[in-house]
Order: sequence, then structure tokens, then C-alpha cells
Amino acid sequence: MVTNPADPVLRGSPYRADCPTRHILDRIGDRWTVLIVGALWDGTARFSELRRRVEGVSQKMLTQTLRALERDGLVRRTVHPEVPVRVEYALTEAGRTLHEPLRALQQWAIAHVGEVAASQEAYDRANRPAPAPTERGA
Amino acid sequence: MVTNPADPVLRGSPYRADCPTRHILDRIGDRWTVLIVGALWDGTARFSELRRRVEGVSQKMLTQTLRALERDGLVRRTVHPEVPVRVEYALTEAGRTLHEPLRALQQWAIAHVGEVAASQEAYDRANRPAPAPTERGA
DNA sequence: CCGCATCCAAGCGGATACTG
DNA sequence: CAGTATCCGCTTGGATGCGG
Repeated sequence: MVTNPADPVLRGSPYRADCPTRHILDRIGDRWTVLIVGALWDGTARFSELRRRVEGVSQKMLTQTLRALERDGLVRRTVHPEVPVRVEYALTEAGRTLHEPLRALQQWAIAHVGEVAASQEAYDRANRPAPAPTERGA
Repeated sequence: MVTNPADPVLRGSPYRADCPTRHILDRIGDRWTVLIVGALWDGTARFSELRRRVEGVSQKMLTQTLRALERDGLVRRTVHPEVPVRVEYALTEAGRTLHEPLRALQQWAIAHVGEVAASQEAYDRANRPAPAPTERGA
């Protein structure tokens, strides 16, 4: 390993293949992480509640993502030992700090969705007219 | 621009399964997108140059990601018809606006890498002592 | 109600070989 | 140098059924 902590450029640089920040970016990059963290911003939420809020997420992915977030110390999981078990999820302090850049990303997506769509359309028109999922004249 | 900041629906927009912002978040969430956009911040870069900067990226993934970014209108691709073909990539205006939230994410990753690692360690210790890839006592 | 385990399909992503 | 095309493993991720 050539990791040189003294090098200001390489220190903590995700451009290094062996840097742990790569893993973090991977986790953040997860489709559901952004949405789940955002959904938890309001406060505590139960499992079913989250499942309802984040449309389209499967139970498996929700559990998996929540577990990963918990392991990373971004989400706190609280089990209420009642008769029908109640589990509540909430952002930790670290999770709240993550929410900010994630929200910025969401905002960017919302702000540029039209622009991007237009660019895609133009690109597809200029290159291959039929990359559509529906096969026409195959 | 069809973006209407006053629309209350937009707040939870990506939480709708059918919303195109989902696609954008997917693209942004791509492992390489963050790194490539960041690598292009300095200015124009050639293909090989990018491959060198973003350590660990395969030629396939680099091409693929660059193509997608170009299609989304975030990266401009310029081909110089010289004898050894030279291709240069650069961020568009939209790409530059994306760079900001992406950099914030990178910064977050760098700032919290230690905290996250510690949390993971504690979590693993508290739960399963041997989640290692090598199966022992399965 | 919460979530784990399993099965299984699909797509991601890497290695390689070849073209212009 | 830049890029395409192919093969292929492996992970992702959904559906289902069971257990606390």
C-alpha cells in the first residue's frame, strides 16, 4: 500500500482504491439510503411507516438499509417490547449531519430533472432512435 | 423550467416510485459518478487521464459512466480527429452545479470515516463476532 | 407487527480481445 | 489512444414463507 497520510491530496481521498471513504460513498450512493434518511428527518418512524413513506421499497431492502445505517451509527433502532412488537427508527446525531448533503442532492435532482430529461431526449435522438424498452422494428 | 418550488408535492417527490428524480438519484448514486465528476472539476481531462485519476475504475465502467453523464448533459465530450485520436471530457454548466452537492458528500465521507468505522466495529462486536468472509463454525 | 431466511431473476461490473 | 463487444461471476434486489 502506498497510502501516504502526509500527502494532503491523498489523505482521505476517495480516489484511492483502498480508501475507506469509498465504502461510505457506496453506502450513501445506495438508492434507498437517501430516501430513508430523508424520511427519518421528521422524527421517529416505525417500520411500516417507513415502508409507506418510501414508496417502492421492499421489506428486504428496507430492513437491509436500516441495518446498514444502524451499523454505521447513522440510525438508532429502538425496540419496544410490547405485545405486537413495535420498533422505532430515528436518526442519530451523525445521521442528522448526513441529512444535509443528502437533501442538497435531492434538491439538485428535483431542480434539474427537466433539464436532464431534455438532454437525454436530445442525445437519444442524435444517436440511436430506438433505445426504448419497447422493441419496435427489432 | 417546470420546477415549481412552491409545490408541496415536490418535497416528497423522490418518494414517489414513478418520479423521474428517482432515476437521477440512481445515477448520482453510482459509485463512479461522484468520483468522475470530481475528477473533472479541475478542467478538461482525457480518457486515460481520468482512468488514472479515478483509481480502480475499469475501462468499461469509465466509458459507461461518461456516456451516461454525457447523455444527461452533465459532461461534454470532444473528439479531436488527430492521428492518435484524442478525446477530452469536461463538465458542462449543469455538471458544475452538480459538483457542489457531490463535493459536500465527499467531504462528509472524509469527515465521518473514522466515526463510521468505529460504529461499525462496535456494532459487529455487539452482534456477531465473526461476520468475516472466511466461514468459521458456520 | 417486525424481520429473517430462502429462492431466484436480472443487471452490475470486471477481464479480455479486438477495431479504428 | 479510445472505444466496442463478449463472456461471465457475483452482487443486488424482489417475492415468498416462516418465526418471535
